[in-house]
Amino acid sequence: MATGEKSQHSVATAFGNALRAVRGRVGLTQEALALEADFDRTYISLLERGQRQPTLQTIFELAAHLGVSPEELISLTRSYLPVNGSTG
Amino acid sequence: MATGEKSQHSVATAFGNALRAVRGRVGLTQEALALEADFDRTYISLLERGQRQPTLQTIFELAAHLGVSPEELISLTRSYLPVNGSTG
DNA sequence: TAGGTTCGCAGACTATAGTCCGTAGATCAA
DNA sequence: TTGATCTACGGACTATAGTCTGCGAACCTA
Repeated sequence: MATGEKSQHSVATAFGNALRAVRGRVGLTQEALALEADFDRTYISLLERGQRQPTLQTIFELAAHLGVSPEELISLTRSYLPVNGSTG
Repeated sequence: MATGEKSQHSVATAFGNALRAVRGRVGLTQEALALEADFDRTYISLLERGQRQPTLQTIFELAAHLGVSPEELISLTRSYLPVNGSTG
């Protein structure tokens, strides 16, 4: 997308919150999730802190290994968005 | 994720199908969608042909400008997946 | 103290998302 | 034909997703 548009990365932040919440619920450590879903340990950390934007494939992988549907992950992400229903 | 795991990029392909379907339903050209959602014209083409993997932010942007929820876009994407309910 | 576990974080890297510019094929209307 | 519209597609680029290594803080237990 064009340069300098988004406030920051509120979508990434919201996703991070959602990911952390689900991971906690399931009872996995960042490292355990990373191992299972075949990601780097630090990448899960980056995601949860909203410092990385997952791709579609990544979303599907994470959701699968957390035992939730991608839609659920997205829906939870939206619930964490400052302005609900939009991009943020 | 680790190297050489996924069959190809069936998730991207499925998303491309979903995107094209919704865009057609809404009656937008690739270029019109690109302009509205602030993406490059050719990028929409790449997405629809499954040659690019959208990020979370991109998914939210596209959904918003197509008048559907991100969950709907994901759900439709899953319906296009070869093996439904998994990563593919 | 000491050792295990979980996580934050930084720097440097490779892979890929997303842009920009141009060309060409297909379709439709005049 | 010509011209307009829509899309596929190429190369080359910049921005960022995702990896790897390693250190340190916080917390627990002994």
